[in-house]
Amino acid sequence: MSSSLAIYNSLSRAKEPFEPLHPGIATIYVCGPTVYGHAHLGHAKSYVSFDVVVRWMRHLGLKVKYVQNITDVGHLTDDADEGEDKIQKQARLEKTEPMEIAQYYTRSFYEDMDRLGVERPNIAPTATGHIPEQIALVERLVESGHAYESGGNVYFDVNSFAGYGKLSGRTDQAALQSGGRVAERSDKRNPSDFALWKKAEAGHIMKWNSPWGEGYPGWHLECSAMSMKYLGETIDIHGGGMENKFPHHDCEIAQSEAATGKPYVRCWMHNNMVTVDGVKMGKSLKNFVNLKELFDTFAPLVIRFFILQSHYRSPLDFSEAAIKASQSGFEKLQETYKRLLEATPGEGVDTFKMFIAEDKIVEALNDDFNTPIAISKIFEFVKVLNGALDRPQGLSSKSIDRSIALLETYAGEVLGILKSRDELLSGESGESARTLDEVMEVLLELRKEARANKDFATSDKIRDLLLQRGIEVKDTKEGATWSKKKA
RNA sequence: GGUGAAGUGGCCGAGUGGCUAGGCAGAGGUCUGCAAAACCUCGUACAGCGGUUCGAAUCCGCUCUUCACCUCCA
Repeated sequence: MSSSLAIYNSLSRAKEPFEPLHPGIATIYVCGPTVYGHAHLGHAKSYVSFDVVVRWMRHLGLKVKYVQNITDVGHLTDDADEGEDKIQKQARLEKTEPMEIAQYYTRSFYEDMDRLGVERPNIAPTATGHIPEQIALVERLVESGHAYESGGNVYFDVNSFAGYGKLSGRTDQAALQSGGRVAERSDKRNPSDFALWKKAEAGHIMKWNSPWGEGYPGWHLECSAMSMKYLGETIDIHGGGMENKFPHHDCEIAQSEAATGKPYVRCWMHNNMVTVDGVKMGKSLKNFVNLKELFDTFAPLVIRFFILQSHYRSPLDFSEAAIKASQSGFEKLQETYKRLLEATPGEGVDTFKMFIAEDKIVEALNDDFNTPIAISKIFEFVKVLNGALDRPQGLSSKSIDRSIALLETYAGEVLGILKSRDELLSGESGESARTLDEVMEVLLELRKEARANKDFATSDKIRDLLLQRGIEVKDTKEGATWSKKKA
């Protein structure tokens, strides 16, 4: 039968069979957003990718515990130790409180993710809600000699942890300093040491009491503390963007493993970037595509489909032309699904290769979540289905059912790129939709009569006028159908 | 300077020793009053130069180019 799930582990730089630490249960932590602005396409790529990871594992029968944090402590805008708290800065710009900024953009984030069909994590902890846990972790590191206080700041002593930099390959600290842009700090023992706790400067709003005075946690700390709290000291998978390998994830490893003496993460997964004209899309570069704006032009599911047509470890280049191409493909898939749902069972024997299609999809997803291959196999299947549906003998009722089930399982439940039956069949619900249905019925009846009388001028006029209003009429063997076209 | 990743047909985007990726766009055809959709057919693709091999887009070496990270970032 099909091979089992293998995942590319960034730490070992190889694909490895996935075996959860506790049989049947997978623990996953994914770095969440810092909530000081609306989500952009880059966030979408990351969370859609991990959504498929979670959905696939659940499909395989694993119980998945999925934690994704919300970073609502503003870390700094600038150098490692300079600059302003990002959330505080945004609050100043919007003339409000940091808390309001964090909550406003948290809601905005989930709104966008919901529209993309991204399932909510089981636990979505906030950094500000876990200050005691973070302080406790710092204390543990100070007690064990891996961290030291210096003027109200607490730093992790990089020299006390042998494997520092093993994830990113940046193990030579001397080399790192020579060409790096990290400014030297006088109160650090080593330039590579990173802050676990930072003293609050005057005017800093988000701050808490700690054994080292008023301050706030370092930006690598929350993930370690919350991951350990909810998933245990060793977790199966930690995911995030590639740009976070260093320093963020390397620091997480160092502070976690130094504290517990256990492996922190068994498999690291890193998704690649969205680029615009070949350059990374990022908040700081100001070239990002806001999801809410993008949704005005393209349906969220089209964006999801566009994202999943490339592999999570490959960069994805954004362009309107590319998304439009995806949109056409996406609509084709929905059309075939709709045809199946509306098909009248025929005599056609189900000779088409459904099981082969299924095996290949399973194989692709088991191979490090290869969604583009899975989608390509779905399209091969779509072609077979359309061909069969075109033939007079059609498909047997058993074939129709099995085909629908296959699409709903893989395109729907796992990849999340299938419109719902309701949306597809009725377009919209409610009274106005019913009225529209009735009006359309009348129009199509009139047009049918005109065509029967060979009055093509009238029939074409009806079709053209409807098309101008975004309603497309198609003549099929079974009669005319209509559908609303997206912009 | 250091650490990684990558260069595939008009565009997007998989693959990674021999066997069709797929989508979009384009050409021709079938069907249709015409459209649309669908289906069929059509592409001298793998940055360049060497090497290994019976055989390389796929492995090795060199060259060129691009990107990411080394500062917050999904």
